[in-house]
Amino acid sequence: MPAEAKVSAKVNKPAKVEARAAAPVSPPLTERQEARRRRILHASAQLASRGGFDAVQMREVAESSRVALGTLYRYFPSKIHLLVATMQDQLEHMHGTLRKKPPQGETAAERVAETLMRAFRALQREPHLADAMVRALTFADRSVSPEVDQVSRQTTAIILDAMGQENPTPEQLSAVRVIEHTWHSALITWLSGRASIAQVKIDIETVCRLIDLTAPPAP
Amino acid sequence: MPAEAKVSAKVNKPAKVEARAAAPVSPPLTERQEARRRRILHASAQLASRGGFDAVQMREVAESSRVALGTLYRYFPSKIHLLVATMQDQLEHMHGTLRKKPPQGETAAERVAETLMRAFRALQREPHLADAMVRALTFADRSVSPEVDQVSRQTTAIILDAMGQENPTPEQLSAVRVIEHTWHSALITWLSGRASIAQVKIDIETVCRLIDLTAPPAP
DNA sequence: CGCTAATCTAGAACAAGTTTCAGACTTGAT
DNA sequence: ATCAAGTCTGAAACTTGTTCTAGATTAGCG
Repeated sequence: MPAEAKVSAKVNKPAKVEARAAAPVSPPLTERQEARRRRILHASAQLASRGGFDAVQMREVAESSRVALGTLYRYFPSKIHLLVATMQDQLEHMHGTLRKKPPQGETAAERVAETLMRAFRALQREPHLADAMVRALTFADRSVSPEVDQVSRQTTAIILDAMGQENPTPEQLSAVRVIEHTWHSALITWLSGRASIAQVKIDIETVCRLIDLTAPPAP
Repeated sequence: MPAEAKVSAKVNKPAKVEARAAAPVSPPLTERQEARRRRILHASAQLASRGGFDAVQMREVAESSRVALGTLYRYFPSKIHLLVATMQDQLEHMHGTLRKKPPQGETAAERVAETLMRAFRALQREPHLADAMVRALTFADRSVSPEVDQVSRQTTAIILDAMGQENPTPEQLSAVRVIEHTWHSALITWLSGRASIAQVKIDIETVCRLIDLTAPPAP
């Protein structure tokens, strides 16, 4: 029968490729495959931390992670897939870190803003990495939808955590969506040098008001 | 002396190139140059209307607009510059069109939402073109900042128009910024098939509430 | 007109993402 | 232990954005 479990399937007609994503089960990976996957993600993050999006060159990632180019493409069917997966990976870390010290704010809006600013400060420490991940995320086309969705869910979870809201109302979920939109877009304007850190802060605080606007349901 | 006026200057050390933008004066173009520029933008929009971002191939744009590849790059120093310029062009049309029939809503929030939904419907008619323009816009790096900023200003103008607000307060300007963020990001999620049209509508309406939240200054 | 600097053209060349292929290697089942 | 199916490797090829070059053209000035 098969050897190492199938990692992904490729389509051959259109232009792009279908993908298989991150940790979420699907085809269980062998130990060596898991190790390869880790090496690749590590190399990706490392290269990104230097020169950002452009510095993540597939040939270099392959070399750094001691894997053939073809193998790299079997694990991640495009550079965008790779960087989005890298982002998933980093987001998990981040969520874990954020969980440890919950925000102090009085209102939900304050807590969410505080959490996002904390995340933002983390990104500031690795601006090139942030650049690579965010650019990939917004440049992703339909073929990467599942992975991008996963990132979105993770982000939503972080925000809901900060709200401390067990059963958010539909209205609140809308507010959270808008907050995510603002978060991504504000990051982009910052990364491309069109907005200052202070401006990002203001934008985040502004949008977070929407949370208080959508009154919490009486407990 | 010079022949046709200089179109743009290039830097040669770093990676990217410096750009010169759209209509805004700077180096006055001769008639033939203006014609070339128009042909290029037209070809760009036409190719984009077919297959979106990927279909805008520089060689094809050059051929379609009957201009040498080198000349194309003299006018638009990168594919991103070209598509952002295309967006500026389309936005001007759009603003003109929108101006003609001002929105009917009672509140400023309603009018802004109505205007954005009208713009959104226009984009739906050319989803591929929208894809190319929006992807370029969010993928643009620092070298395109001036052009992207110009697009942003144009968008802001459209929103302020819809608000019918002569002297917006700083708070309202913040709200407008957040609305723009949401607008861009919502467009992206729609274009990449991760959100429905209905969802975009909800997001826009949700964020527009921020306008009413930031009370207008007593006249 | 004739000059000169700048622009335009055609085409080759280069860079990085992606695909392809033949052969060596692993894996799990028999 | 053997084998069939699936993986990995190394290298070449292909695609498309970008750069470079040599020569033909054009614009404005004296």
